[in-house]
Amino acid sequence: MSLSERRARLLSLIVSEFVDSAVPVGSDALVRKHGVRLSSATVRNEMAKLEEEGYISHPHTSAGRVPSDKGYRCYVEALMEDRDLPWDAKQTIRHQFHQAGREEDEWIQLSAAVLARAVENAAVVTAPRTRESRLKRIELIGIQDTEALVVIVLQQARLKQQILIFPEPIEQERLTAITNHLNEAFAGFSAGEIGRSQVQLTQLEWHVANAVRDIMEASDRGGYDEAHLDGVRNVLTKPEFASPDKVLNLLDVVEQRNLTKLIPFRELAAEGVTVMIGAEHEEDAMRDYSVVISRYGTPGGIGGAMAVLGPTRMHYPETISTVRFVAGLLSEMLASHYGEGSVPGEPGDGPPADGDTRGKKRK
Amino acid sequence: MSLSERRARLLSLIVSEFVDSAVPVGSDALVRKHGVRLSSATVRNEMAKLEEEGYISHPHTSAGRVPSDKGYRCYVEALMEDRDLPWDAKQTIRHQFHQAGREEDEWIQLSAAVLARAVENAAVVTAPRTRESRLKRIELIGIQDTEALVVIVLQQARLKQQILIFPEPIEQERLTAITNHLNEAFAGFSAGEIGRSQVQLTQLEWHVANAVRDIMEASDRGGYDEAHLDGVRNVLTKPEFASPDKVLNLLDVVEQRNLTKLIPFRELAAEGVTVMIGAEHEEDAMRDYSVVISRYGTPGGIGGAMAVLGPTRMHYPETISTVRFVAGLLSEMLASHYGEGSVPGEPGDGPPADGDTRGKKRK
DNA sequence: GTTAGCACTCTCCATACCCGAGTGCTAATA
DNA sequence: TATTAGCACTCGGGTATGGAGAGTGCTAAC
Repeated sequence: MSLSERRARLLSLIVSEFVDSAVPVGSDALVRKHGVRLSSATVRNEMAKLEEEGYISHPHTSAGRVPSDKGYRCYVEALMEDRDLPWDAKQTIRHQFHQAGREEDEWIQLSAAVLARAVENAAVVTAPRTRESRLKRIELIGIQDTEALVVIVLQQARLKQQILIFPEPIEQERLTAITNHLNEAFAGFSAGEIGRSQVQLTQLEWHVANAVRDIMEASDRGGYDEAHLDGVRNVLTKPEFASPDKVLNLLDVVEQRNLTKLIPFRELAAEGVTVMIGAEHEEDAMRDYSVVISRYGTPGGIGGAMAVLGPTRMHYPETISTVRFVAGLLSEMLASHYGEGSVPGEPGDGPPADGDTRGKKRK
Repeated sequence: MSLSERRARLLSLIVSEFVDSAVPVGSDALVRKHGVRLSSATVRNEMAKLEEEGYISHPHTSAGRVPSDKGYRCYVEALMEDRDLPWDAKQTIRHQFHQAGREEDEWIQLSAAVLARAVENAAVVTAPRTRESRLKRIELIGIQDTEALVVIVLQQARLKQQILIFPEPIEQERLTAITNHLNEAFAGFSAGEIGRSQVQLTQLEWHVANAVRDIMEASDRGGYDEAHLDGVRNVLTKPEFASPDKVLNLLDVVEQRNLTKLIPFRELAAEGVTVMIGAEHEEDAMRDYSVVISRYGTPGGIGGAMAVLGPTRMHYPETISTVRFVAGLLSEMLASHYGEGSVPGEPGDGPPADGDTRGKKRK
């Protein structure tokens, strides 16, 4: 990153002007609108250099300059000032969160909605999960002769269900007996511990225990599948989506199936906000989009991911602060609800617990 | 409906030609492409009459004719031949259904996907529900001092959960006691019956019972909220969506929140397929769309709704047959799974149980 | 190193234009 | 009376044309 002071300042101006106006920015738009104390000719020279180095590009001769992915990256990394969200913006968000009910699923949905509205882009929030789920309780409810519904309560009040088929007819009393025995034997266990356990069990009990273990393992492995999406409309109304084929492209990205694949939820830093810009994504389909993503949740415990999706032409500073803030809020809500993270103060009243993650960005 | 034989035939041709080509159809396109044994001049005269009566309309002078909502309605009601789906189409659909697992939710999702693909439009399938849910079992699982997760199992293996707050700290043993008592008192009850019940209960037990009743009532009232949507892409690629504002309109319609409001799931006939065309919808937003909708499920018992959403220019006969067929398949799967409807034969192997609903359409 | 000046390039927009499809009318025909 | 041939008319869509404007790159002067 060998940018002279002046060139850096120009790049910064180009980015913020282009983000605001969505129009390629020309040399004397810069000197006029922003107080650049240089002539347009000088600016042009500098722009030519910036283009040579790959920070900006030309849609065609005689159009202004547009930041390239590299330009945005440099801006995010070094140029922009990573200031905190203004108080009233925070207040607005907090206010919206006060409508939250007690259902965890509702929180996720609400977070996505609030985030999408605040940054005027699309937002995705995955359901929270623990790194390794632990069994709290099993229930078996008979449905038919040879079928029962097994309900698994995991720690943190997560619920799983599946229908189980038995090789022989079985009545509710026996189901209850099995349940009691298994609850006694496995309470607090993880999937692995159930598998390794040496407890004496009948064949039927093993049948159930194996199913439980499978379900818990699946829950540990997957987890990012459930995700709430909001604000696609925001993205579609942006000027870059004037042509219908772009719209189709976005829709493919957004289609539930792909979403969790395209957004790199997995390779997500333990804390801090990560930004991925345009072609930095592995997927071709994401070439025109940027993603601002953060983990939320209690440290090392239950948590999920939260992301903003929009065109590369995005208000990065505001978006990053907003994601950080909303992730902080949701984390506090989770922590105070599950009562394990021991976050001081009331949720949403103090500053979010993000002071230390400030400015951590990826790549 | 005072249409001469000939005029009806012409209208029918106009509709099917326009549905295929998406281009306004002119008088001699009809005589040339379809074996109309009349001169284009005569056809023009007839068209003028049809237009007077409101069955077709003119985008502008010197364009061909386009069916109006009334024209489509007449076509659906009287003109089209409501033939059954060809064997191989059925076979393709059955084949896709064989991938279905045991999860009810999966079925819904799969149905939407299969339906959307088959009719090349968007499809919505709501989760099934019973008319009046009945309690099968309650479980209480302590989470914190004063909080517990109440898990309610309803008949047909439907699960509801909510976090419940108690006015005082309470341990698992007391929770279990409450559970046992309530299960004994209320097993098999509907929400109303719980409310009217005269059983002697402690204050805490009432606390729980009320919560359970509320949840069950909410489940009975709502129910169509959960819906799977698939195939929006199909709709967007249709030529009527060339302009971006149309796309936005569709997206608003499709946004999860609105969907269940805009599609008249509630006023749905007990059986048979219902068609709503364009401005027949109450909502303005739906003015350009048609919906082909059907109930599925066991007669009078558990069931949901299944709908196809597309532009008014839609292949009505095929869509109607397909909806009917897929609804029939899903109904069979539900019936054989819950074993109450006693449908003979294996699911998907016999003809679907739709012979009697043929041709029932609305308005 | 910076700046003024200028020719050049390219997009965007409006105008004009024609072509063809399709209509509606009238008069001739069976 | 119903049908048809003929014809003038209308309108949308595609294609050339021609600035206007914005912005560049280069050169020469400061």
